[in-house]
Amino acid sequence: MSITLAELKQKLSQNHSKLTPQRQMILQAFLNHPEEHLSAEDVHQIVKPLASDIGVATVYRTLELLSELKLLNKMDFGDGRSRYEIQKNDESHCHHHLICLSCGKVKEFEDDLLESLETAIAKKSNFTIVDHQLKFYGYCQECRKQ
Amino acid sequence: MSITLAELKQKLSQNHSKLTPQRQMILQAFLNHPEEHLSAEDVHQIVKPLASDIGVATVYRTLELLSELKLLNKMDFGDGRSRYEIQKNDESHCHHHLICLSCGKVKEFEDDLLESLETAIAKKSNFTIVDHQLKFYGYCQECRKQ
DNA sequence: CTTAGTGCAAAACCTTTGCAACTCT
DNA sequence: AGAGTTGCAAAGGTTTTGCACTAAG
Repeated sequence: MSITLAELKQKLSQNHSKLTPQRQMILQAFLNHPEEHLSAEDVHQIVKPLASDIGVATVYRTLELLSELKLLNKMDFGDGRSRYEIQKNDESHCHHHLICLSCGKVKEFEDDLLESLETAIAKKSNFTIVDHQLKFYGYCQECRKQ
Repeated sequence: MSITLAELKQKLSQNHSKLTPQRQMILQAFLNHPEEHLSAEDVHQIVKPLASDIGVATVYRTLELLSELKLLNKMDFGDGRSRYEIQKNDESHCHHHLICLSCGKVKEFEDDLLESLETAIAKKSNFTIVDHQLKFYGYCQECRKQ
């Protein structure tokens, strides 16, 4: 279910943006690292061996762009840098994040129970909700053993 | 239900920390600005007129300390700086944040429906959950009118 | 050929840290 | 007195920006 090159190109041109090798490579980095939450620096490290002179600025600009195009999700786990994950298009139900306070690992959790809560809250608060983010902090199984 | 000076002093001394005028003033800033989510710079601006030579470093160190003592909650609304809110001690049920994507305003929302979701997720995922954070992004009533 | 994108280095931010002077307890 | 705190300035880390050059449509 990965996004195809044609789809990427189309999304970009809708935005008056061009398909460059750098952008392709950066998106590919996420496809090659599923379930990970890459920072700009992570992405830069992954991509540098393939294009040694790619600049950090390009990475930042591309991450911003792909987030605007909803191909990536920008998120924050409180470690002082933004992290990104690929936006799966079959996202009929959403996923949340379980963050281990000891080792920092981030685990994904699938769920659709939040939907009803969201509509209830939207109604009560007079807010038009378009997105949400739910994070749980705690201790993972491995860390608890120690 | 505000925290008293004696309570603050006690909490501090439990932590081998001292009660200084700076710390008092910073906590007071939050008591004077309920329902707001102040950044370090906000706090510095509030406090500077009262103690012109208070340094930013002290503000940062105090915010960190008060968060450790659970008197403040540190949070992130994606605007590139940490924000803090006072931790009410009658927090039997939790509150979430509705963030307007247009004007940036943050509205609080009381709720306890998440409790059951949390225990369900903890069980399924084998994670010991100690805290959570739920944010909704959307458009507030005022911005929708425009 | 026109418009957009890139790399580089500098700058802009927010936050942390080292240190000498100071102040609570 | 002694441990902890402060202010300052410098340093750290992440992200943004200006600009000349290059490449995509």
